[in-house]
Amino acid sequence: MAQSPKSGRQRWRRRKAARPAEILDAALASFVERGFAATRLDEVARRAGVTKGTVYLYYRSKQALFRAVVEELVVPEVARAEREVRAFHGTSADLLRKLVHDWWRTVGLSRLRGIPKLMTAESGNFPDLARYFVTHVAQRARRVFAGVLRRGMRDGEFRRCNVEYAVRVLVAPLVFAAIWEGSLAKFDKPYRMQRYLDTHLDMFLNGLSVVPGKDGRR
Amino acid sequence: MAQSPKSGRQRWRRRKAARPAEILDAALASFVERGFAATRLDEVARRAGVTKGTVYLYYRSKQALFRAVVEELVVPEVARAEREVRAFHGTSADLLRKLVHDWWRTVGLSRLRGIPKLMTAESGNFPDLARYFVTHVAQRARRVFAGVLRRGMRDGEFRRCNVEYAVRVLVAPLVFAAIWEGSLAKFDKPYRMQRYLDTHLDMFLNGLSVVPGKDGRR
DNA sequence: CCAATAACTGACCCATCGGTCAGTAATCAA
DNA sequence: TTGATTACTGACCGATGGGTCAGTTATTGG
Repeated sequence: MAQSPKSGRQRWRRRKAARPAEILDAALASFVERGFAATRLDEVARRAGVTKGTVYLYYRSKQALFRAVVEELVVPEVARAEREVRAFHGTSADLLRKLVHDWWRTVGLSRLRGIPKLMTAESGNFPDLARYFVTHVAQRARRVFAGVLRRGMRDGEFRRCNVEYAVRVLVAPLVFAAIWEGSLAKFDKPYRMQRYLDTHLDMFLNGLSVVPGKDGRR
Repeated sequence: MAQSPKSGRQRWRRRKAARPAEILDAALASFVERGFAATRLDEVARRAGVTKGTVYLYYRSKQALFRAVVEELVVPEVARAEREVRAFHGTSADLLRKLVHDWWRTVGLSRLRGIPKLMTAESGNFPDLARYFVTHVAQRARRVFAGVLRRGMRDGEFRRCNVEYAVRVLVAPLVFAAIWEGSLAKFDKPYRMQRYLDTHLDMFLNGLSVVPGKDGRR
């Protein structure tokens, strides 16, 4: 990122190709940490190892930077999840377990953790971006989980229920965990995420199982 | 709130007693809508039917106003929930159902709906207030639900499990629903909250149910 | 080595907004 | 009615930070 201004060394380099990604990373980190309004573009620039002027060479405005973060960093991750599901062979319960844990690994433990918090927090100020996020990320991600639920019902592995609502109940604790971890968790009693996810999966699969008390494995 | 400046009428009234509550209501609405940083004190004042100067007669700073919102409007609601639980007689499952639906009525459908979103969004900028919220609201609210779970286990109504984690899984979809409704829901496919809550309760209580023969802990 | 090019800098502009306070007018006691 | 009190107003200030651009310096092609 930033280069140390050693004596006699050049003060900066031309790195046209690398700048956009570095600026996006810096912006994501700042937005997640402080929120959009409270983020200073000077800070984004500093994090990216450039000055504010350079940020404006690549993005027209602070808002354009926000949109680019979502389009370039978040949407691709959904596409990845869709591919993973298509490639999976096994029971639907196992697929659901894998999906939940993968989700936590690629969202909960990555720089993307703060995205749900950021999007819910700023939805009032940026309705266009919010709408884009709902259709291109939230609904698309729910569809991935819904597909697994339908698969399980078709195979007689899960009992029949309204997928529309079940998927919301399934996803809510995941998204909430991401929001919590990126915000208030540091002031709360620590807890183990794996166990939280397993408890949720346990309850949920139990609730979905054809015979209560038997969730298909174990 | 605001009085229309009809011709010849007086321009404003002295209403010392009513001002603080009206200002708090206005601040809550604005904070929830725009976030703390993006909220203009002129707007809060306008909503409360006063001018900015008056806000500063009752609250020392924007941040003090934020803290007052939490202390005066949110914390009392938790105390109310605690009383309700103590007064209840019936099965633990019924108590849980009542608690969940009551929670939605008094939080999800009220002006307090936006509080979880607000607190998670601003936790990075106001660590002191965040800590206060976690200990005086979040943990205390979880304790209410945890009490019901323990009650059910003691009576043999629920199977034994780790309350610490079960309560988190129980509460997450509720809090998330509040966040979602106050933010991105307006861009999403509409759905019926009652059915969402019932689906969650159904899954959760099913997961907690004592199953003949398979009653053990894990 | 020397232009020519353009990536990058950083000082600057100015609208915005938190916060202040001298003045004004509603209220009340006498 | 009138003077004293004080709740309230609104013009103002200073700091902040998004956005601009003339100038600087790394890079490249000849």
